[in-house]
Amino acid sequence: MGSIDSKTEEIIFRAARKVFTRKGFDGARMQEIADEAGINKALLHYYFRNKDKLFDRVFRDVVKSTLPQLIGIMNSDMPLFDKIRTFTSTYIDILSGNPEFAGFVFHELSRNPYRLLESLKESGPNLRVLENQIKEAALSGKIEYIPVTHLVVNMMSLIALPFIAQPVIMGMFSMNPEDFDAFIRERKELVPQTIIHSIIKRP
Amino acid sequence: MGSIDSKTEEIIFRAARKVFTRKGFDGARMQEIADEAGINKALLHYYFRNKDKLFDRVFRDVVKSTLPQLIGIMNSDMPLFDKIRTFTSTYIDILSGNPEFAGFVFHELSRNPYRLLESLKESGPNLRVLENQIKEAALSGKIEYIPVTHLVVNMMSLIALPFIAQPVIMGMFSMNPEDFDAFIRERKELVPQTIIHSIIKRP
DNA sequence: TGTACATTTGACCATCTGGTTAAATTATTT
DNA sequence: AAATAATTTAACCAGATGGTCAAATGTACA
Repeated sequence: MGSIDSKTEEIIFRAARKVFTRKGFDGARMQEIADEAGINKALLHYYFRNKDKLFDRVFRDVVKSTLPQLIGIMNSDMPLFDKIRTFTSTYIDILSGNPEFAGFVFHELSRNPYRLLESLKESGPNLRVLENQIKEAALSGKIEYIPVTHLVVNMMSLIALPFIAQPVIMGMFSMNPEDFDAFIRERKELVPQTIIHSIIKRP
Repeated sequence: MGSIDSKTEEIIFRAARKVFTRKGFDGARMQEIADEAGINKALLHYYFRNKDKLFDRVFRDVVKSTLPQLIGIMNSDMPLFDKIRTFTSTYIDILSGNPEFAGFVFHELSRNPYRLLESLKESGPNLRVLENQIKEAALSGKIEYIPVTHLVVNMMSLIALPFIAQPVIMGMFSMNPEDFDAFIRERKELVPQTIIHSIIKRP
């Protein structure tokens, strides 16, 4: 139950994820998903009752394929700076492989915030670990204190926005796709550096 | 030509901007815009020929009401750190007044990147000024060198993403709308601080 | 006042879109 | 091989949606 067993079902699901993440719920057409999967439109409704149900499955799948990894890193007992580096690197890798994910998730959550509760709480984020690390590092004089909220949002921002703003960035800086890839690769070094420099205590 | 003269036309246009920025092109309904404007649906087509044309006007209007301000600051002869502070403050103020703008622009540009050329090049961004300031400050040992691209993207990211991710942030940190407003207000101080700390040369 | 012109509306149309159904095809079981 | 169940399809439907049009209303002006 809930899982994907048949071959056809998986083909359809992959097609749906592709179309939904690219075009969003409103922009996606059931016919387009059927075409992408190379099957009849009625077969969509045979396997997934309707557009909403299919979309829900896709949305959950996207969240479940990314959030747990990131939360795992956040809740680990890694030292603070390592955590920042690993989080960045992992998140950028995920989004490099699926550049539409960030825009998709944020856009759909604005369109329909109720989904947040289910999908986020399933993966249960827990910020105490990180919060304690910050407090400890601040007390011991290693870093300037910063609220967890802002630290997490800063990391999310520096990592995710470039993917959401890809066309803007490419236009603004006259980049071609290869330039953009290189730009993102540079950020795997630059983002943790930026974050750490912004909080590290200067002598 | 291109401007809005009649009273009705402006009412319709405002309604369109409201609906389009909230729901996006695909999610917006001409009927909903008509209702929002309190007029007949046929009147939409009397003033603005069709959905595409109306959307185009709205999109241009949104870009034109924000980009030039920000580009003006970027191209001014303000000292680098003041520029960072002013840019952040102005951009956050704009988005506080129109929280949907960021998500709207980025989402629609991914959906239809060709529009970027027209709308961006109309406002003609010019990064030489900022680029020279960075080089100068780096040479004089005030800051660590950073490519303009990354500096600009870092600022855009730290400022814009929180608005795009509002529901995620509110959910993740159990914020209500007032909490979120306060959080954003905090960022007017924190973002320039983050940026400056990340590049300033330590002794 | 009457006439030309702009504005506004209700009714209507063609097409798109999500969804259904009954029949056909294929696989499974006995 | 016959019967039963699962999978797939073509054809179809109802409602939504962008868009049109002729008539009605309002406005300016001779």
